Amino acid sequence: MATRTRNTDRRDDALSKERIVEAAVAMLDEAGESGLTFRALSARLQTGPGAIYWHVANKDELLAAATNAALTSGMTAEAAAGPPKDVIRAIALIMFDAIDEHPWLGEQLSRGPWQGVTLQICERIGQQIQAMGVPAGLQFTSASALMIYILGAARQNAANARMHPPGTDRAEVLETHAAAWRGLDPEQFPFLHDIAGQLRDHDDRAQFLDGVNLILAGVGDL
Amino acid sequence: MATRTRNTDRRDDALSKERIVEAAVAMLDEAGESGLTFRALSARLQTGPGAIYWHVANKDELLAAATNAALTSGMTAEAAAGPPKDVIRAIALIMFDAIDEHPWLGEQLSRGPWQGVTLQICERIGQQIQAMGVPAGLQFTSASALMIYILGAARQNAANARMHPPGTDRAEVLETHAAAWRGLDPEQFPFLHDIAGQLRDHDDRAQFLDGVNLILAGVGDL
DNA sequence: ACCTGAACACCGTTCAAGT
DNA sequence: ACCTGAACACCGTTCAAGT
Repeated sequence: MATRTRNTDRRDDALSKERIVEAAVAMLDEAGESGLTFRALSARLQTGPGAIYWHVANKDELLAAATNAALTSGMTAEAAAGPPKDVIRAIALIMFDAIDEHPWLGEQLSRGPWQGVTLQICERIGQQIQAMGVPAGLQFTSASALMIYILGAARQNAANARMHPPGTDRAEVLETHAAAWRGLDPEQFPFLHDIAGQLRDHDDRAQFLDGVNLILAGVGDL
Repeated sequence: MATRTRNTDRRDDALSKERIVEAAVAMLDEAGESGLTFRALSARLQTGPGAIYWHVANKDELLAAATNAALTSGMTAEAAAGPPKDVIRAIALIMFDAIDEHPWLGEQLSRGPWQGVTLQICERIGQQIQAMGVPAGLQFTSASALMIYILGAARQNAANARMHPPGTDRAEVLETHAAAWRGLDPEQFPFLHDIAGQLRDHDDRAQFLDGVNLILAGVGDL
């Protein structure tokens, strides 16, 4: 119970960019991207929509701030130590889990250029690529391939999750999916028809990691 | 100059899903995703907004139809013959070029599950994966890793392109970008600071292909 | 400096009414 | 069967006016 001595203390109901972003993240988590509205947000903060514009330029800035806030909280936790490939796998999983927890992050992270946290992650991956001894001319290609895969896969996973209500039975969803692929014309879709059976015991997170390892194997060849 | 004999002939100004989708693609190309509006579209087709809803359920269906139309026109052109890896590279480049030409495709393709043309592409890539002799248990991982990378990279490229007006000098953009990275604190961003120099002679399409080859190398190891 | 909330210029979508 | 266009329920954003 700290006594309120510093003059930086604020009344609990005072508006600030921090509080706005915090509320925005909560609303995005609860109601998805379409649930975040300046009207709904200002109602939650008990003000008018115009008040928010004093602290935030527009919705794009708000979404960018929410993205950075949601990702940063997960990123700082992990200390980046160990063999380069292990560190990359760890970073990848942190991002996968963050996007799994905040599905709206998927859309946001793969929009526009890398900056803020995304740039930091790119940097971290790049450092590991260098530590792996990849030739200078191929470092950027390797790092950006990993980056693109990680963001793309996590985003894909979030999109899939959004298709089904949170409580849906996992096995049932997979079975439905498998049945759809098995039902495809074997003449026209031999591949998808074939591998439909593999979907039964399918772990999204494990397959995500398999993909990362696949790229890491390719990077190791360089 | 075919004579109008068949009763399937329509007056040129008759509305149809085909004409609507065609106009939608044109508007997306000209004005981007925010340029496609039911009001603007109906004005272009010289009707009211309600007329469109007779042929199309909603905007999502319209965007999906536009996506399929824009991608299909490019896909059918190429005959898929040759060594598996070559075919995969060819498919990848077709998609890259299609998204480069229709930047709005990037957003659309990585939204929701694979279906329509996207499913066909997945099938085609999967067939080549099988032809490469990849073990059954790793075929899906390989195909989806390629798929995710191709979609993600092309999307990233489209996002970058959208940042700059079409006429902008390429070298100038790269130089600005390189300067930004070079300006990063070397203590905090050693990797990005280091590779800034490589950006000067940077070819997005070539690097995209490098990434595909990287994954193909990893798949070859399996 | 910071907040209020009505108002503006839009959206997607619906639906009675027409042909 | 197909089209019309006004109307509904929203958006993001602005801005005069308040404290």
